[in-house]
Amino acid sequence: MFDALSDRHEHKKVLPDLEKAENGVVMRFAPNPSGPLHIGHARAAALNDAYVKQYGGRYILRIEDTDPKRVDPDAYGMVAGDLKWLGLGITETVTQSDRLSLYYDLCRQLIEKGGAYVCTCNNERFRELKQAGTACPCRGQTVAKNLGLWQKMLDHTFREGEASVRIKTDLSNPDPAMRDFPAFRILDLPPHPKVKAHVYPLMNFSVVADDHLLGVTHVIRGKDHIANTRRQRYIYDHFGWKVPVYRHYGRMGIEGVVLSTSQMRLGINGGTYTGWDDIRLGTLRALARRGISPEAVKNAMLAIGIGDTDISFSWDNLYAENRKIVDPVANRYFFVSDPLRVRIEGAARHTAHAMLHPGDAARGTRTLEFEGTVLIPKSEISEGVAMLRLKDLFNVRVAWDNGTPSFTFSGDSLADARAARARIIQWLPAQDSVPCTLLSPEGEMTGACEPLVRKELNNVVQFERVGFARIDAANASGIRAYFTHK
RNA sequence: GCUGCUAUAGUGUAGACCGGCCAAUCAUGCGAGCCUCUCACGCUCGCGACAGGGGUUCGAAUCCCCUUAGCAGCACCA
Repeated sequence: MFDALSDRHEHKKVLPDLEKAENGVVMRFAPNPSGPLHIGHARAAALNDAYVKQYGGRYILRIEDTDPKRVDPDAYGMVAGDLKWLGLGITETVTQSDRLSLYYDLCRQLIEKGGAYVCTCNNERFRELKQAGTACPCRGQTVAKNLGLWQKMLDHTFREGEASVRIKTDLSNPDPAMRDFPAFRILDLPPHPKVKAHVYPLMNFSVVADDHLLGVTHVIRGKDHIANTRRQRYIYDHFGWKVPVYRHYGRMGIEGVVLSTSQMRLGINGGTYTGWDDIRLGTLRALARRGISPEAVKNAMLAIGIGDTDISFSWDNLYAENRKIVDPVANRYFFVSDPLRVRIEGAARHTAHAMLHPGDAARGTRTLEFEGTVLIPKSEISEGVAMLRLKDLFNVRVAWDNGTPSFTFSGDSLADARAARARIIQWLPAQDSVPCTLLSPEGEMTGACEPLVRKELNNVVQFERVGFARIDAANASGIRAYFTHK
C-alpha cells in the first residue's frame, strides 16, 4: 500500500500534466463487451493507466453492457484476458448490468427533481419537434405523472418503443443533438445475457451515474465523445454533482489491419480469418501472436499521447518500441528461406559454434555440424557472386559455368572474407534442419530453420538477417513462426 | 447543411495557456560511416516541419481574423 503511494514519484513524466490531479486521481477504462480489445482500445486503456500511475489513485475497469444488442457473452472473458495481457494497474472492476437498480433509483430521483420526464411520443414526431426546438407534449407533465409513467415502464406496461425517459436540457441549444436527449429506453429483445431486464439506461445516463458513484475524477476518451460530454453536463447539473475533468484525444487512423468488430466476426464465421488472433486483425491477441509485447504497445500509446489532433498510427514506431524490448532477449537462429541444397567440395567436417545472442556470450552457443552439404537461401545466389561466407563456419568460393554455380571450400579466415567483401550468410546443415514456415500479414515464406528452434515455442527469436519472429507452433511436420518485424 | 474541434519534418511528439531563451525538441524513418562473423543491437554524422494569407507587436510556431484542409457529433449505440 505504501509502496503504491511512494511509487507515484518514481515514474518519469511522459504525459502532460492533468489539472486537479495533484492529490491523486480516479480514472476508468470503459469498454463495451462486444469483442476482444484492439489497438484503439489500448490507447484509452494505456493512457488512463499511465495517469493513474503518475498521480496515484484508483483505476476502474467498467464493463459497459447496457445494450444487449451489442453484448457478446464471450467478450467478458476476452476483455479480461486482453487487459491482463496488457498488464494494467486495474484496481477494481464493475459491470453495468449488475447495477441497473442503481440507475433506476437515480432516474426516479431525477424525475422528482424535474430534470427528466417520460416521453411517449413516437420517434419521428419527437425528432421533428426537436429540430424545431419545440417542447414535446410530455415535457410539461407533472412529476407525479412522470413517476407514474416511469413505473409503467418498469413494470413493462409499456412495450419497446412506447416510452422513454428524456433529460430536460435546453431546447434552444444551437446543437439539436443536445436537446432533451434520451436516458432510458425499453427493449423487449434480445434478452440480456447476464440479467433479466427490459428497461435499459442509455450510455449518457449510466456513465454519469457511475462516474459519480465511483468517484471518477478524470476522464480521458476519444473526441467522438465530445458531444456526449456536453450532454452529460446537463445530468451533472440537474443532480448538482461535481463534473470530472475531461480530455478528448483525436482520432487515430490505423492502416493495414481490420479493426471493426462486426467485420472481424463476419470474417471469422466465414472462414476468412482463423480466429480473433488472426494476424491480419488489429486485436491485441493478434499482436501478441505476432510477438509484439504489451510493453511495446503501452509505450507506443504513451508516445502518441492525448493530443486532440487526428493522427495516423505508425507501425514503424510500434515496431521500434518492440525491438527495444525484444532484441536483448531474443535468441538468434538461422532461418533459410527458399533453400538451395548445395554440396561444398573440398571441405572437411566442421563444427560451427554460433552465439545464441551476440551481446550475451553467457547464454552460450548452438552448434551446427557441417558434413558436406548445406542449405542456403536461394536469394543469395546470383551470377556474379564469387565468394560467400557461411556465418560462423567458413568461406566458400562460387564458380559459374554457364549460369550453374559450383561451390568449393575457400578457407576459414574471416579476415579473408572481409577483404573480399563476401556476404556473410545464414545456412543450415542439410542433414539437420527443420521445415519452417514464416508467416506475415503480407504472405508466407517457406524454408527451414535450426532444430533448436523447437525449444523456443511461444518465444520471440531473431532469425539472423531476416528479422524477429514468434514461434507459434512446433510439431512433427515442422515449425510455424510469425514474422514480428525486422 | 448545422454544432464544434484541430492544423509543427514521411510518421509520432515537445514548444503554444504566460510572444523574445525556437534559424524549433525528442523518437521513429531515411541516407552515409564506424562497430560487428546478422540486413539486429550500439555509436557518429547528415536529411527533413511551424497549412496559406492578412493583422497586432520593437519582436509571432506561440495572440487575433480570413481561407483551405482534416476530423467528430447531429442514434431510443458505446
